[in-house]
Amino acid sequence: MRLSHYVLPVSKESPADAQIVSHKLMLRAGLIRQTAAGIYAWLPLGYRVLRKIEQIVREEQDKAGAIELLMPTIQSADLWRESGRYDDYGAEMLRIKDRHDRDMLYGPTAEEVITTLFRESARSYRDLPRTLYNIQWKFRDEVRPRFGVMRGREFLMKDAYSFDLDEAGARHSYNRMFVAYLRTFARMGLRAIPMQADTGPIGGDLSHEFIVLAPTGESEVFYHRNWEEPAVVETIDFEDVEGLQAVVSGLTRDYAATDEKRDPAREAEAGEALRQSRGVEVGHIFFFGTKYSAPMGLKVQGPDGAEIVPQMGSYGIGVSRLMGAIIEASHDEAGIIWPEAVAPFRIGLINMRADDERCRAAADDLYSKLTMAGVETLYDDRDERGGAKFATMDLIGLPWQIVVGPKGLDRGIVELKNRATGEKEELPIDSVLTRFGA
RNA sequence: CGGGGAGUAGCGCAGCCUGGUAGCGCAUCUGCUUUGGGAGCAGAGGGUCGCAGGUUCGAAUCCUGUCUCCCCGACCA
Repeated sequence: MRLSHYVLPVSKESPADAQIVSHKLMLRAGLIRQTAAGIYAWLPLGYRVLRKIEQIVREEQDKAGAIELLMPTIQSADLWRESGRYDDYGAEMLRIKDRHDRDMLYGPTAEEVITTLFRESARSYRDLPRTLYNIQWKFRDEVRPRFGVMRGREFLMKDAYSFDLDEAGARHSYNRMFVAYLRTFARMGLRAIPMQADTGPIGGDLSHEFIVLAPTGESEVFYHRNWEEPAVVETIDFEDVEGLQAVVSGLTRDYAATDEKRDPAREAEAGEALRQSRGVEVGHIFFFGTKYSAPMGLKVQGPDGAEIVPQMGSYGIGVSRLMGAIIEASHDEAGIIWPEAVAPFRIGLINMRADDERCRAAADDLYSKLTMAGVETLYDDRDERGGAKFATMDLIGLPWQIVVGPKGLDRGIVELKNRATGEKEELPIDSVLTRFGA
C-alpha cells in the first residue's frame, strides 16, 4: 500500500480522553476512532490488525477441533426468557424493541442462541461431543467504559461452547480450549498465564482466566517465577484425553492468582519465587454443566435409549481487547512494536527522497517486487522529510523498516531496521528481497 | 449507580471571573528555500464557542434546563 493513497490519520498529540498507553497509541497511530462512549470505529490500519488477531484465534480454535459458525448480534428476548436470564441480566444488556414492539436485545453473549441451535441439530449421543464457536460483535452496556478497546461496550469476542455427554467429557473439552488458548496467545507474542477463577454455581476447578502480563494492566497478579518463561505447547494431540490432561495438569502446577484469588499458603510455598505484576484478562474459560441445557430442553438420546442432558462449557477470548493488550505489552517511547504475527504490514518502506528520480525508481521497484511476492508492505512514497517518515513508521510499529535514500544508493545498499531491537543493517537491494522471500 | 471534572477549528489548549468584531500551538493548503530522525520563511483556509431557552442594546462569557464525553469507586471478554 502506498501511503500517498492510504487513510492513516496519525498525530503527535493524543486526545485528552485517552489515559493508558495502548489507548493513546491506538488513537495516535490511526488504528481506531471513538464514535461514542466505549464504541469505536476501526480505521484501515487497525482493522488489518484486528483481522490478523481474529485469524490466529480462528486457526487455533480449528486446530483444537472447534467448529466455526456465525450467530446474529441481535437476539430475541424470548430466548433469554427461556433460560431465565432475561430478568437477571440487568442493565448491562442493551434492550431494544423492533417496529412491532417486540423485545429484542443486542447479544452480550450467546449461550441461549447456541443452545437452541444445538438443540435443533443434536438428536443422538453420536452427535456429541461437539464444540462450536463464533467470532462476533458483542455489546455490554458497561457502566463505565474506559481504556479504549480494553473495556469497550461493543467488542469483538470469540465465544466457544462445548457440549458433552458427561462431566469427564466436558473436562476434556475444557482441556482442549485450555491448551488452544495458550497456543493462541503465544502466537501473538503474549505471555498469558492461566489463573484459577470463580466457578459459579457448579463448583470444581474448571474455570480459568487468562491474564496477559503488562506493566500497565488493570489487575494485580501474583505468580511463580516459572511463569516468566511463557508456556508453549508446540505440538499436542487434542484427541489424546490422558495426554492432554497431563499437559494441563503440568501447566497449572505453578502458582498464579489475581488479586482477588490470592492463596497465602501457596504464596508462602512459592517463597522467593513469588512474582508480582499487573495484567489484562484476555480470555476466560469455564464449565457450567446443565445450566442452560436443562432449562432450555436440550437433550439427546443415549445408547440405551435414555435421555441425556448435555454438559456445557463456554470459552471466551476478547479479540478486540487483545489488540490493546498486545500494545500494552509491546511498545516504547516512539510507538507501537507489533509482533510479526499481528502486524498490519510486515514492512514499512521509506523513500527518503521522493523528489529524487533515482530514489523513486529504486523504491518503486522494491515496493513492486515485495508486493508482487505477497509481502505486506506499506510504502511511504510521500514527498516529506525523512524525519517525519521515520517518526510515523516508529509510531505505527511495523516490524521492519527499509530505507531507500541517495546516500545508500551511491553505495548500492538500502538500510534495513528492526523496529523491536532497533538494529540496522545495510544490505544490497537483492539481499533485502531475498530476505523477505521476494 | 454514587462522587468529581470537561465540552471553543482535525488534535492540544487560552479567552469566561469583570459581557463589546473568537485567539494560540500543532496539523492542513499555497509559494520559495530545504531534505538521512517530527525543517525555515512568507501567506492562506478552517469555528452557528455541545444544544435549547432566558437576561441584556449586545452573550463563548451571566442564569436555567438538557445532551455528550472523561476521571475515581462497585461490575466485566
